[in-house]
Amino acid sequence: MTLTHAFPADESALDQAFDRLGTRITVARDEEVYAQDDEADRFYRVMSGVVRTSRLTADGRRQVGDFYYAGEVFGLEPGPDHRFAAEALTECEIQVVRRSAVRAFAGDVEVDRAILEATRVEMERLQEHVMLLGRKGARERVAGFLMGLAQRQPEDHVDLPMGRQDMADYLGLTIETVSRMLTQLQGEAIVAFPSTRRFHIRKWGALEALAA
Amino acid sequence: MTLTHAFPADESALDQAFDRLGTRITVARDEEVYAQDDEADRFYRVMSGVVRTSRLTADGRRQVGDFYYAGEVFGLEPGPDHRFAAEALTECEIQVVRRSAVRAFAGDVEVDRAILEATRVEMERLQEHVMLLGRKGARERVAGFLMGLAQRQPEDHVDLPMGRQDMADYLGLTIETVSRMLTQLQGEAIVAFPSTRRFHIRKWGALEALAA
DNA sequence: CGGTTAATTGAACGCATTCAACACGAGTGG
DNA sequence: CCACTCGTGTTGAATGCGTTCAATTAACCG
Repeated sequence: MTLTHAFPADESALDQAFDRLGTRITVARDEEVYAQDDEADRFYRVMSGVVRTSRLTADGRRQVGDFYYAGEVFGLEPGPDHRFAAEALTECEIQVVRRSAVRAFAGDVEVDRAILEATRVEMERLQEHVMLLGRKGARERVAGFLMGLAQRQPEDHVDLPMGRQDMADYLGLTIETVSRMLTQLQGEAIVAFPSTRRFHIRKWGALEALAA
Repeated sequence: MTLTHAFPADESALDQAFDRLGTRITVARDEEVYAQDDEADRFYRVMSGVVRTSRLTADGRRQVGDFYYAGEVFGLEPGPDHRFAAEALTECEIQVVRRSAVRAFAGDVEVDRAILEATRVEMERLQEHVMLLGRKGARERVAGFLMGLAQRQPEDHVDLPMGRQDMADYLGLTIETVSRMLTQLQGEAIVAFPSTRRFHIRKWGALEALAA
């Protein structure tokens, strides 16, 4: 899996800051990058692997915030501390910079612009997530999820780095329902699963219509 | 209703830009401030009244994004155009500034910071909204909604500027379910509704526990 | 190969929706 | 003042979608 498209040719000030000031860490599968309620004083960029953010409610229910692929920035959060934890879904290489270090670098203007831009990307995802959770049925949620992954990995066969539980917790459903919807979509020949962690879209139109 | 608390003593660069460059408009009840898919080239600040943002899916389902009260900024959206429309819930006075005008004013640094800050506030709301929609039942959603309103209007009696349909579309429920939950909460003496558009919290602890 | 975890499938249940009827409130006109 | 209407909100009964609980199958790894 290459995902070279995730690194745009023109690097933003934030990307440059990562390149120059970032310390590279590797995080093992299922290890935590930062915990819920940790201080949010760093930015992170995925170099390889996939990161998942999630939040646990007091009574143990889990909501996953999003999944971050190579080239994507995470850890941008509104408050002084993280409302969502971040964990490595697969073994990950991650670049980290302290926020204060980023500020000192390259003059504030460009950096602030870049941070704002990254924050906007994050916001767009959140808006999409709200639409998904608010007014869509299980079929549509699952279809939308698969579409989203396929757009990020425009290869013929898309792999699912996350398990069913993670999908379910992202979609606000249960593993059973997710599983049922997947077999249903497969039964209608809209998608095909050669293995549980790998799929292929056979009817883009149909999937798109569902994901709407 | 005063809501003076919504205007902090120390004005941000954005607030100052509004004060100096903003043109004031008044929008009648149910009139549109901007439409879905309009170009997003302005910032807005509510002076009086309440604004609602909402998005319509292709097949007519509606999701309400949020409600904005006096002192709050809206219209900050990630992309070049609005994914959510904005409408006046009540008659509103709104200050408007072009984004380009804001940039030209006061040097980029402070303005960018202020915009970033406002964007973060918006992001926080979106995160909260995702949590609400993803892993909460109808009771909890309604309770959480009432809590949110009560926190913004720390008076004894809180009024609901929006109708049941708006609440439902914000919460991802139907009007009937919202209504049932309200009567249920009232039956348990957690809240009291002297009229349909006005309520009072009788058991903060119980409501808080539900909203968690 | 077992042994273990993850994923699928089945059946019963429950919560929210749907569809329908009724109540309430505000505004209008007799 | 009452009668009438229209919009909005509430309540009831039946349906359905997703969940829950339980059992089976598939994938992974020693």
